[in-house]
Amino acid sequence: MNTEPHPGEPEQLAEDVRPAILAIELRTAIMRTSRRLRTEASGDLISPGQYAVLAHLHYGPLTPRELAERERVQAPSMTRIVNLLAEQGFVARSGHPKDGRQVLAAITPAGEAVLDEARSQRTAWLAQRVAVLSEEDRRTLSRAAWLMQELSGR
Amino acid sequence: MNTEPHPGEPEQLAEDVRPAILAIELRTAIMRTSRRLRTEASGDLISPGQYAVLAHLHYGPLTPRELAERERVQAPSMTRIVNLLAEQGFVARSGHPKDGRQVLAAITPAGEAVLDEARSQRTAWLAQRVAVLSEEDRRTLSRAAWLMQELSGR
DNA sequence: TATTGTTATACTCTATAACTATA
DNA sequence: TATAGTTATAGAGTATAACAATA
Repeated sequence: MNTEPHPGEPEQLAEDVRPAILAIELRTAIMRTSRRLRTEASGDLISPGQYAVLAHLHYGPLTPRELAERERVQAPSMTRIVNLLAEQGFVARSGHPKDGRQVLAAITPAGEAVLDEARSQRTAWLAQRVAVLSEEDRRTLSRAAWLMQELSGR
Repeated sequence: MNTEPHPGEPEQLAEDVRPAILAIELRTAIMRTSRRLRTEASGDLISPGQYAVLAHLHYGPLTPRELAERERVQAPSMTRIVNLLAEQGFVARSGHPKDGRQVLAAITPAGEAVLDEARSQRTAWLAQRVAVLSEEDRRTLSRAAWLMQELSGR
């Protein structure tokens, strides 16, 4: 066992950019922040999975398969998410015009409304904390957000 | 519904540091990356929850309550996690010397070993991706990791 | 009485396997 | 046969409520 005491507040050290070290720091920070975002800043309108699907459908109808691929879940999981959204009236299903096997899910006006509201709830917690940072720090986070999108494969 | 097409590859635009916009971008990037880290880079030795507990205990024994607070889960959830770790021989429970109600959980040598191995598994995926970035980008991520730790409240 | 920890139970989310309908 | 979608079922993880032991 380590003899160091439990670490308290993190200190701002000179950045260590060795990939192995950076990966540990970055992974820890991302997992910790994601949990705060999920548990404290998700609102109670719709689940994170439902939110992500509505956010995709905002740009136009998609099939369950396409949604499953974008969200990296299996098809039955997406069926369930779309079912929940359909029961609440936030998406409407329709048959694919060319391929009778396929289904198209589209966001409804009620879905757009709940997406707007959920986005506000989800953003408020983080926006408040980000607002007190310096503009330089905000630029760092903005650039980092882009880098993380790239890292996570797209 | 939006008339824009579904967005494809993200483009590197001038950073928008308005808190509300930055919060949306950052939240999206963090949630997406955290899911990749969880589903593809967690290894199969121990669950994320078990890993986090071992990482805490690396610095010394803690009570279940302290662990629950640090991990922001309820006490019964932590009982379950500690049970799983104890069954595998990765932590050992002992009575608190001063307070008979309390329990102290300590990491075992086997726990240290699995922690090491799990850390390697978890870090490898991210380290590989981070290694191909420029040093400037790695510095950005390092600084961002520190900022995210601060944002997420500690 | 209040606090620590556990047990009992239920809920959410996701997965795999099996099934139906269409291509 | 292969593909899209669904249904059935199971597993992991967490939560609340109730209980036991100690302060």
